[in-house]
Amino acid sequence: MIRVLLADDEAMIRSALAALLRLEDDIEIVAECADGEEAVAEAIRLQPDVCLLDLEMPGLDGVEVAARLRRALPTRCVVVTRHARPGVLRRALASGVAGFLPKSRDAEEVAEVIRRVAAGGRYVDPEVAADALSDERCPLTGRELDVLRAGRRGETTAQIARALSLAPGTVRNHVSAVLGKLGLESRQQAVILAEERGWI
Amino acid sequence: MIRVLLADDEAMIRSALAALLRLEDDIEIVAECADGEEAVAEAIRLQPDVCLLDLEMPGLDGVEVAARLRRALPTRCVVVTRHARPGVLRRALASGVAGFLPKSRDAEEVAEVIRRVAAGGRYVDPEVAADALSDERCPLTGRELDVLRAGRRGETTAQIARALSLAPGTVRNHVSAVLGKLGLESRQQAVILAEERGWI
DNA sequence: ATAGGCCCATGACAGATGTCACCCGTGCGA
DNA sequence: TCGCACGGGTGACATCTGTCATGGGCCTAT
Repeated sequence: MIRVLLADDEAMIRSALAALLRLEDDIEIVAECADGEEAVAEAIRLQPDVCLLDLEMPGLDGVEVAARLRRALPTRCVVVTRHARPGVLRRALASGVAGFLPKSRDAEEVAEVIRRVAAGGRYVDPEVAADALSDERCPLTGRELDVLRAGRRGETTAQIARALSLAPGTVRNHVSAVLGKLGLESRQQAVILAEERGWI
Repeated sequence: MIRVLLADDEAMIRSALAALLRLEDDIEIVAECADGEEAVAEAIRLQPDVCLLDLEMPGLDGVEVAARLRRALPTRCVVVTRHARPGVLRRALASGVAGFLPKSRDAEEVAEVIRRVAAGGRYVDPEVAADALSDERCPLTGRELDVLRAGRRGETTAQIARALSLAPGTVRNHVSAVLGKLGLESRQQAVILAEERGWI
């Protein structure tokens, strides 16, 4: 029996997946969690064989949960995501995730991936993997990414500067570098692009 | 037997819901569609009793599909959405949608809502309905919303002005009015808020 | 009719944003 | 050791963005 923990902030997909997986003879759902913190706590308490984690969750996201669990448990993690970008996959693999599956795949495949991962294997969606190989690495530096992250919600440069303890001019300079590298015209466009590519 | 058409661009949730609904004795899934255009075409061809439509789909969204079907068929529509904002509910009800359910509800409730709607009833998620009653209408004018829509992806004011055939100054003026009404500091913040509230 | 209320449009002004040239410290190869 | 490429930081400058005062068109109530 493979003991599985399920975490997704959207109740509809969480409960639907749970119901489907319960139909499988060799899989047992031991917990259903609505956010990352809960998933970490329950995983430590219940020691499941596999954790199926949504990437987009409030607070701790799926990759962060996997990173924390790796340091504490032998549990193997599968991350499921709506936007399967190469950058996200890289981040996931670096955090020790054993399986990576976009939500554009059928629910039927989930059970199969869980079995493979429980058996010690790895599974990465072939389509995403191909993308990740063809597309090059993020061209932005750490500080540049910090600036974009701090400006995610349309914050003003002054607010970003305060948040990072920088002079406003420095923030503007980083932004300028980003726009030059990406060929864009405004900080907001850069934020949107970076989010789409999974860089932030 | 209730004949149901299912439309959601995310294969995982679409197939999971389909599998769950197939377990119900009185429900038959007659079509699974991945976008709005396909949903309209299949609904006209198959004449299902109920259409279960995701709101967020590329091309035609769930409410637009419902609006088109209302003019062509006696089918009753249920709209399911990730972000259940009062503005969206209003838009949905105005388009003749018979059921409205956020994805934060359990998948088990979907079958129940389908039955109720097929029987001629209406169903609106109580929590969203309460929000819609308590919260006031969008304070922005049509042109102001146009400007926000045209600036959704971080476009520059010059680009927005060209897109709407306006002088740049006019665009800035609309933006200024929006920021005043909403108490914000940048156009991008306004775009984010308007998206969250379902105004655009 | 007309006065008042809107939504929309516009241009002049001030402040925020992005560009540029420059400096500092670090790590790497010649 | 030196040169130098690179990430990071900074302030002056030009451009873009948001503010404000203003005017026109269209409704509605008086």
